[in-house]
Amino acid sequence: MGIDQNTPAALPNKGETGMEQHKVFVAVDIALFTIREGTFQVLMIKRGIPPFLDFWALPGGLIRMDIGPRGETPEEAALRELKEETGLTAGFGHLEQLGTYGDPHRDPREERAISIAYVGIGPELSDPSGGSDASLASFLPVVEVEEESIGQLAFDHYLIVKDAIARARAKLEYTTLATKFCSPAFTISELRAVYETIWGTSLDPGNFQKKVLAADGFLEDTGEKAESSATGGRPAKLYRAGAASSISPPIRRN
Amino acid sequence: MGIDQNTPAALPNKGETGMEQHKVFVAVDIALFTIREGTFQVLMIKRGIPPFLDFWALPGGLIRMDIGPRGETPEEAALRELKEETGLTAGFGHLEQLGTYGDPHRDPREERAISIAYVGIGPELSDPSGGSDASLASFLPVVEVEEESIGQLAFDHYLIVKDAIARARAKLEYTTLATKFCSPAFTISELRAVYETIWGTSLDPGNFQKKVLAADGFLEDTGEKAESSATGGRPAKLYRAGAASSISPPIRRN
DNA sequence: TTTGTTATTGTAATAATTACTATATCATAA
DNA sequence: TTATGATATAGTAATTATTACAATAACAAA
Repeated sequence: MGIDQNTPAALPNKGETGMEQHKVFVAVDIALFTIREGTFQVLMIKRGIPPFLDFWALPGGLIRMDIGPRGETPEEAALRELKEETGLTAGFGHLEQLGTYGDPHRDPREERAISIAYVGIGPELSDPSGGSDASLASFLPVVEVEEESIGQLAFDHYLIVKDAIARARAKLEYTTLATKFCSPAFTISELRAVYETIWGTSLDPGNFQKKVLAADGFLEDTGEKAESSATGGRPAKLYRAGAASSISPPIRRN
Repeated sequence: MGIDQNTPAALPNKGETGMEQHKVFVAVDIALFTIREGTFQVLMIKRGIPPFLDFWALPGGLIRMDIGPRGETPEEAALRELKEETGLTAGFGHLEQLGTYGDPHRDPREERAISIAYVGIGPELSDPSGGSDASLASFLPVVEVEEESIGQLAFDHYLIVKDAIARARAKLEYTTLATKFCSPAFTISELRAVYETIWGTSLDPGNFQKKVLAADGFLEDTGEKAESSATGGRPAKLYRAGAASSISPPIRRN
């Protein structure tokens, strides 16, 4: 909406008073998920500055207004902060807005600050490294983060990361999100492992196979086969993600 | 996110320079849906001030920082602006965040402004009236708004309202949202009419009945019966909304 | 009492899902 | 070369869910 729908007239120029009282800090945060070592993990940093010094937090920071003629987009800010704080860059397949967190007390400092949160998803990613304002960056198992008491995470990041986890789990059912956790070519078993790992359930291999193959646009046959594993067994066909973004009927959680 | 995750140290005090360059205007907008005269409608205002003077827009405005010790929440701002611009207050059953729109060019004025958009839903509401900054407030049929060319709506409100419509349509399937369009006690036919109106489809009455009654927590029998209608027929039982917020299996769109 | 109308229940045909079995295809060990 | 073990993939019968449609219930009004 517009700046002045609740003000008598047009906006005064930048730097003048009056309207400045309406401005707030706008940050972005990103919950980047992947599967590592067979477990569902989320990227977090250990804060190197106050407030919440040494607390775990999601990567993020303020949107910059000095990039481009009118500042950067929130998505650009999320990717920039991710890179600055963890060293991770692109190479992941999905970024979507989760929601905006605007409680007036979410930041203990004097100034009001809201945050636009994002969910990112990628296949096994390179190792993160600490960066600006972060003494450490690391993938943490989601189950451990969920068990944390709320006070162990900076700001309202416990709330954000819980929402992000719920979003990821829910979207597996009715979208092709699971393929974003996989490398460009993957087997149906690998895809099933994504579901099983994130949901914490086990799925019938035969029925799963039929379901995902029946879902139009979910998988595309590459014509290749996976190398046979060390443990033996018939080599699986390799697929790539198809064009569909939603699947019906959904893959259900048993 | 914290204010300073991308800055060297703690935040300077209010009014000092340096950090001010990061602040932006934060607005809220609300797409309030209802069913009137058998059609799916959305509340819009005609702008009484530039920019986009005389364009249709969603009700909304800037978050105020001078309400309460730390300013109002985004939800509070949405309800306040709704009341100021349209006269409508409470009496509607559902408010949820849609998403935040932050394109640097979404507002043509010099200052950067983002908007947190909300979706509201209510049963047939009292008539809106124009208010501050709005020369007119009116419920418009959703099908007409969808047909508008993008340039007929202020700012990026065409984009927002399209997302809001899609959200409402999608959530009918797997949530109990439809009951929010109904008065406190309603018949299954009224509920079915909500689906049919919003989806623009027709549903089998018998099968619909069985589905919604089978969905645990969707409907609660009041023990009452509706008055028999002018057109005759067996009087329907009256239900109220149950405690469930999601339904499975979903109600499908045929 | 009959007719019209809508609500609600019932039912048979069809479709989808599940649990389970069978077969295919590979590596490796006998 | 031939078993054996392992995993992928295909098949199948029982079950369950869904659909299309018919039947009945409950009212108003002619």
